[in-house]
Amino acid sequence: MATGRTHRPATRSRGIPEATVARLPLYLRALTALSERSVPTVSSEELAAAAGVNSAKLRKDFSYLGSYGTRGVGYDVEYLVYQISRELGLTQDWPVVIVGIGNLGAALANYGGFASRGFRVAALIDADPALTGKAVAGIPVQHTDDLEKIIKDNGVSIGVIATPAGAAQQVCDRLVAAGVSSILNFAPTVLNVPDGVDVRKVDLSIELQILAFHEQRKAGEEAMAEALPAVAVVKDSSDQGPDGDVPAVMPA
Amino acid sequence: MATGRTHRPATRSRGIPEATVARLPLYLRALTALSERSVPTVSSEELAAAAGVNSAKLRKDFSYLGSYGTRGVGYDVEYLVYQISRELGLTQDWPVVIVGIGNLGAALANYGGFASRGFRVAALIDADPALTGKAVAGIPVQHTDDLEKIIKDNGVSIGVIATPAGAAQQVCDRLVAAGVSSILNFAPTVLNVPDGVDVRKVDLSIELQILAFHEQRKAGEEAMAEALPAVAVVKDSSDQGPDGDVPAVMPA
DNA sequence: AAATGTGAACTACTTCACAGCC
DNA sequence: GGCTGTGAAGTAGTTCACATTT
Repeated sequence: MATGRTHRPATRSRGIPEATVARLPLYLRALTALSERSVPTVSSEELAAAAGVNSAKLRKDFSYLGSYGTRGVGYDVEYLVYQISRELGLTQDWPVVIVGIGNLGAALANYGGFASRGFRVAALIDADPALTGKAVAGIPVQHTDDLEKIIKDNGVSIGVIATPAGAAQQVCDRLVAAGVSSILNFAPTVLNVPDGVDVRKVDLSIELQILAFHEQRKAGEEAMAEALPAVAVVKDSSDQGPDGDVPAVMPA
Repeated sequence: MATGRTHRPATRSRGIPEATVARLPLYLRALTALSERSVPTVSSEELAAAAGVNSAKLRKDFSYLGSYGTRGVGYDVEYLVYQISRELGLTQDWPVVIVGIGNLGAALANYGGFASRGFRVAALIDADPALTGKAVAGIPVQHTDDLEKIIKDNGVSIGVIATPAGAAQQVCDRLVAAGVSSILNFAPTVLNVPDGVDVRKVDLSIELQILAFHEQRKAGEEAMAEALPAVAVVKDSSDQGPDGDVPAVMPA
């Protein structure tokens, strides 16, 4: 049920901000949960809390999609689920291949959130002949030799790379040559791709390093707080740097 | 939630922008590769190319750390590796626990980039008694019952959650209560944590959805280009496309 | 009365372009 | 001449605050 007009074209046209796009899946997840509990409507305040963002941001985000709410009431959950799904392109099914079926590849193949949301694991590919033919998550692993054929036969445009770093660029090149134009890269390496190909990367060790940075900072502040009263903490052996406040203290 | 106000801005420590912090691991990786090839110095241009960023950005990033380069020459690789490592807090060793030893948890436990860079998997924890005692990546899996003791005995401040979504918040609460203040969350759910605790999330399905959005946009543009005439081939309702004709309709 | 949608103000990040040093 | 380091300009993203609508 969706007919009628209401709002003028609103020449917003050119592009939803990238930051907004990155949050839409978050909203969608929260909305799906509400939908499962048969909640009919939700306010920006409530939904924002569920998604872990601030409500002004959420309203602004939605405003890029259109005017889908009702003042004084809120948003219709089902309707919004549909609109966001459509915006994200999840009303169609995306066949995906996973290349590199080690622990990580297997984890991805088994990942349920996959199939549930517009994605279908069309094939698993690995370079190890010993794996060829074996089933992972009920899907037979195929050999890298057949990569191009697999991509083409299945009309795959999204590829997931879960190979070791050393193989990633080569796999990437082959995927792109075969027609893949979006890549999710789990290998800890920078991928070079031609224009028109999107790459997103997920790197565990980078995430941990960012956490370590903040963790270190916290440890430093604690130490500062304790030692603040009289003397400033000496700067250890650190050298230049604009006015360092480097914590020269070990956690104990 | 949101109790003890007045913590630190959390976004700036020594005035290093969060976006810069997020790139430091990238630079570090590129520098490490250069170091292994015994390259003594590198220019901002070269290093930027290796890290996949633009060189002005890289120089600006480094300027937040201090003046570590030499005009007319470039940066000393070893020195920069050390400075960035120190800045990120990687000159110390961070014990990490992984909770939830399914496919993903196992993949993380086996992930080499871990140990190599300042992190040590101190323990693996899972709620399944059948797993208890079994070794994964050479590390025995321990039972969730002992979570608090494990955290405390090992002085763990960084935790990785790789459980199903349903268990994540509970695990998170216990980790935090036991003293963990940085969490890397792989479960597809929003975690609520008190002030002072950092959470970073990695969500496969969100990444895929973002890719799908761009993929759809690409497909739309292609279609527009080849079939400009009136009839569109898209699914039922007309949608996207630059210069929208957004079919705004009201909820039932 | 309640809650959206949005200009305007603000903040964060990026890129330019060039002075300054080697 | 080459390359860094950085103010200044430009761009993207966030938050405020309130007019508007139901």
